[in-house]
Amino acid sequence: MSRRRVTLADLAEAAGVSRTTASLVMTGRGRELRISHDVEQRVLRAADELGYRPNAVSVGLRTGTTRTIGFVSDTVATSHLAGDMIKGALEAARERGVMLFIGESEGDPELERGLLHAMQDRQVDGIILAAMFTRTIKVPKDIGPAVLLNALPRPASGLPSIVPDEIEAGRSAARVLLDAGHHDEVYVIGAGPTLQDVPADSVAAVERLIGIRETGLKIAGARVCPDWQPEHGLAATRALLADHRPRALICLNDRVAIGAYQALAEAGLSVPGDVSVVSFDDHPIASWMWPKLTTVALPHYELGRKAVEVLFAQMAGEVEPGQVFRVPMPVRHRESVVARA
Amino acid sequence: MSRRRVTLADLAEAAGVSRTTASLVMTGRGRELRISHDVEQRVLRAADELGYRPNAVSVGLRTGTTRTIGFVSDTVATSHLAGDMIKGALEAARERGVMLFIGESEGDPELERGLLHAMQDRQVDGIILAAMFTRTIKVPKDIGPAVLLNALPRPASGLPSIVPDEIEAGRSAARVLLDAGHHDEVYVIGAGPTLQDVPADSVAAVERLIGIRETGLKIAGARVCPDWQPEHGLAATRALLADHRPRALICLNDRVAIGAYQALAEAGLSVPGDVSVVSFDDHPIASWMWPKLTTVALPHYELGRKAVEVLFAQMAGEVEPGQVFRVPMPVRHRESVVARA
DNA sequence: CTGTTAGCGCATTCAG
DNA sequence: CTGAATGCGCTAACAG
Repeated sequence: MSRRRVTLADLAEAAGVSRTTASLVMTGRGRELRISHDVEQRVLRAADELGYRPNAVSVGLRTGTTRTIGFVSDTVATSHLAGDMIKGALEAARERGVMLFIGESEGDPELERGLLHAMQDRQVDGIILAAMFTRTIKVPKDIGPAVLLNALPRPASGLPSIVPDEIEAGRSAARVLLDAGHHDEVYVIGAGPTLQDVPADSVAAVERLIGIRETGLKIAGARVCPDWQPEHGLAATRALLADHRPRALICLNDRVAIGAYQALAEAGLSVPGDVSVVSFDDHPIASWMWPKLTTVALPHYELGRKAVEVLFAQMAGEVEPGQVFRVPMPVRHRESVVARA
Repeated sequence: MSRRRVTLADLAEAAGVSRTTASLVMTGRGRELRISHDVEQRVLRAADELGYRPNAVSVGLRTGTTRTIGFVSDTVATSHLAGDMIKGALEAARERGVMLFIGESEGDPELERGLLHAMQDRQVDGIILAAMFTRTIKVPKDIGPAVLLNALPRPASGLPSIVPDEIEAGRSAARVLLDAGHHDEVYVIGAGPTLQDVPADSVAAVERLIGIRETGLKIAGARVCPDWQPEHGLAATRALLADHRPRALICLNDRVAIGAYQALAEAGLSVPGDVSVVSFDDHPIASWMWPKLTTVALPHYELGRKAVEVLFAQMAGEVEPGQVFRVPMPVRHRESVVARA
């Protein structure tokens, strides 16, 4: 018994007014055009009884605006926590009565073009172009209103960017150790000691290192990992332990830290009793490890939120061309760092 | 210099034909209506040069079909791997030239209604109603073409369901142990031994238990967890080890297994040397643990894929009312099970 | 204060 | 084989 959708014409007829009047009332412009209170109530009541809801497709065609935005990312599969970016965007969108199209390009420019087109053809009001790992991207031409999420444009494109504040995160991590009284025998696992010793294309690595070094914390040494995976963290830490005796480790992300924990355990070293560990990302496992890992969180949820906020601000002309927004990375103090006398 | 979108009228003019002709050619119906090859080529060329792409909003209004489907789930935040369901749906949708709206209801029925409306107002062709943990859900009325993903309707609604085959997964887990020669001292962590001893609302728990018991594997004992979190797995396994000496553990999911690993390590027991461990879910961490965890995978990606396949099959009238599709859960053989003499 | 008219971009009868 | 006319559902000038 599912009924045909009720249209504005149905509403108008039921309320005994013209379509224009019905439209005016429904769009809330009845007041200013001084439509009689009486008529207004009649229309509102009829709308309620009939369960009238405007056909958004028609409105979109007519007004050119669809209250819909597109979210296209390269990959979400590898980094499961990145889903929180979508969640943040989703909520911010919902608060504005906007829906989200999502698409994944798998890093394939051809596919990306296709997705962008499919969205533009559906008249999205704007686009969020997201990367799952912070990096630079080439912005497609004619993309229309858009923001870059977790990415910087190269070459410059005038689009605003939202990125985690990795440099400040580096400082935060170092400060956690400094505040705990760690001044010596602090080693970095995952990259360093120079800014050249980093995994390929990792802006996170270089910015985190920069931040760490800015605090003046003395780095006793570092081990690069070709990739930030647990086994590499394990190998790097094992290698380090072969001829050094760290009192603290800064792991460049949580997966590396998993490996470090394992290597430490193998060497009979306890965390944080013998060695304090700080890390980055706040991957869900960070709070599943024993002891729970103190880490500087990637603010995925906030990033996603900010992206839609900036997108709308931009459409309202409130943002500078090329402006970049850095979202703070909060420290999650847990159990892997202990104060040294 | 971003140009106005080129419309069908522009195309027609450029090709020197009527809008009708242009439309016919572009929709591929030129052939059957015997439009001259010459004219056809002219239109096609013009379309290519102008970069003509039909305005999907207009097509949607005109035809009533938008090549868009809605994906609304309760929560994706807690279970990060569930993002793979979206990924599967996304790819299957893309293969069909369909876009996906996504929305999260946070389990709030009011919010869910709102999302559903927002999607229906945008004339989606169908809806995927997803749950992040397999469970039963009440299907909203007037939902239109829809499928249930990772959920069963209660009461019955006639909608098709896609769920993981948890019972067979239970059998698989038990068989892994049986095949490895485990016949005694096998304990279950997370639920059991009866079907009443399960975390609230967990269909996975009861179905996994059913499957395990069907194989005839002798269960020496079991420990329930109020919730499948690492700390509960840890506590349950500690309690078990206080007065039992297991040779194998079936953990009801990977997070529980993390806790079990820890408890085993504390007790000086090695995996798999002293104790074999099988689990469920194939959470990303399963392959980060040492030794790598053998587990029966939740086929999130496949579930998402299947959902859009079934949705389309259903719209084509190819599925029985209320039909339920069980997606196999594959065993990931890794390093936590060893053969017993 | 309200109704008439037009048109967003497209697909589709119906005549030539 | 092709063009003129219609309408999807809605908003917005413009009159009354």
